[in-house]
Amino acid sequence: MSPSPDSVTGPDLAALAGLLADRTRAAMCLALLDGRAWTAKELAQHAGVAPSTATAHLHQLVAGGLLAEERQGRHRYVRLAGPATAEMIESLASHAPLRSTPIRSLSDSHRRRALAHARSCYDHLAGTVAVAITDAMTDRSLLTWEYGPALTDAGKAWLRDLGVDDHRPRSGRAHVRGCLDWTERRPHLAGAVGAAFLQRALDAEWVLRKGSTRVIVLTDTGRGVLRERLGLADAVLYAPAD
Amino acid sequence: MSPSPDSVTGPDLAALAGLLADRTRAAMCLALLDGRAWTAKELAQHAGVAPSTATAHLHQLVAGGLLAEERQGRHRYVRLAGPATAEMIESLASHAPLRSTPIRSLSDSHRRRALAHARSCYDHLAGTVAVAITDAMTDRSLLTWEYGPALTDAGKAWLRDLGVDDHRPRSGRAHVRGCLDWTERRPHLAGAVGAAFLQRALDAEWVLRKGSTRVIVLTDTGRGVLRERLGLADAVLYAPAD
DNA sequence: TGGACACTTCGGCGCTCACCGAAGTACCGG
DNA sequence: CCGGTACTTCGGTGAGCGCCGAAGTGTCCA
Repeated sequence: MSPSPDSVTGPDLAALAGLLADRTRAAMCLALLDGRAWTAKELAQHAGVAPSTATAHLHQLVAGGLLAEERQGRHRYVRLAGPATAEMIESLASHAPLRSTPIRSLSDSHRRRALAHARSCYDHLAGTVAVAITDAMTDRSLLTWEYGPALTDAGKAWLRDLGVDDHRPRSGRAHVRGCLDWTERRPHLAGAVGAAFLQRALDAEWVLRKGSTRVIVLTDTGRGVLRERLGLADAVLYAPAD
Repeated sequence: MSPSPDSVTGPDLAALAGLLADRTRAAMCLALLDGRAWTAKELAQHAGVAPSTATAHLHQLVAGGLLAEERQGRHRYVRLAGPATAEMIESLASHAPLRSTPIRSLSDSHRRRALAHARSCYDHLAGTVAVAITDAMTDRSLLTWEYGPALTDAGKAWLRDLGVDDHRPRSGRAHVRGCLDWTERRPHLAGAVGAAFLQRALDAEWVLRKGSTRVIVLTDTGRGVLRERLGLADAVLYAPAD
């Protein structure tokens, strides 16, 4: 079993927090929240540090259990260790203050607008669109927040009708979970059900990943589905200034 | 509304994590997880630092929004800023590795056993007893984990019958929430319902706070209630080696 | 087989920050 | 009003750590 309870005094909070307490490592973890695997070089460039510095940081994060690594040839791919890790980082990020930085270019501005509109958040959808979907589901009594977020019977049937398969083996992971969005600051659908929904949306091409970023764009098919099934307005279905 | 989304790049994860990344500050926050207000001197002694050092740390935690302070005469009382803060620290702590330290004395050993058995975790109950209560509620279909933790209709009636009042105004806070216990590493009842349950247990003297610590002891009345209502065995109702 | 590339290791630099003690301020009680 | 106590402010010190560049190892490709 676990080590004798007599020999431990409690969780080593400082050690875990220390891993995320550095600008560079935090930037890496937030980047990895898109759910994909990145190479060390990509993360180094993203964080703006030398490759040797990135190596040291990645070692720490892997040793701390936050990241899993996978080596292919001369590349070292690294990804978040699992959904639990993603949810922890996400939860912490939602409580963190917002950091403002100057906009460097026009494309920078476009990218930020696109991210705020729709993006992947590890394995589910986030952004304005995700919040709108969640609100509409709540309005239509597909989702209830009375005793924590949960699907209603109508909601389960609705998802089944959409072709969303949430029948995963019991993994202790909450099927429905509110995820506080760091742009909207309002909860949206996450957990196993949120992941299944995004998977279905990608499979059916309701949405597409934009290149290798975490930006998600709606297709016309997707807009049709959201308009019909949830009554979403064009104001949220189309990204502003796109 | 919020600042223009164009001017922010994301959450300042490193700043928040940095507050908890120090042994001393982490020890203070974990101590404050008992939900009570502590004076600066108490926290300094608990963490093993000089009063002047504690002052600096508390300033940082208050400035970061994690702690709320309240001044009474020459005392500075400090407490966690709110349930959301407590849940964030708790969630982080449940993912942190366990830190082992040598046992210094016999009373030390007793204290740790008592803590593992039953303790307050901000506003709800934690420890072996809390996990046993949660398991028993699940077995009796008072609580379901199918789509995240939620009370069943039977569970709502059962709580009402016990005199637990969970009718709080909608605060966005999940009424039922799993809280991963750092000794048991298994979820137990938290959230608004968990808080209401502890409150009822204290009011009815099913449990007592042991002095000014976070240790909770069961009374004979409390043992009777848990035996009758949930069928808990004596093995969990009595603290080991007490 | 040689050159380009991804990653790693190592040494050294410099900054940040946790810590303390000493001195100062506010408050309580006799 | 005066001693004791809680807390604060202020230098000074030392350790930890994030950073880089240079040199080294393994892999891919022409």
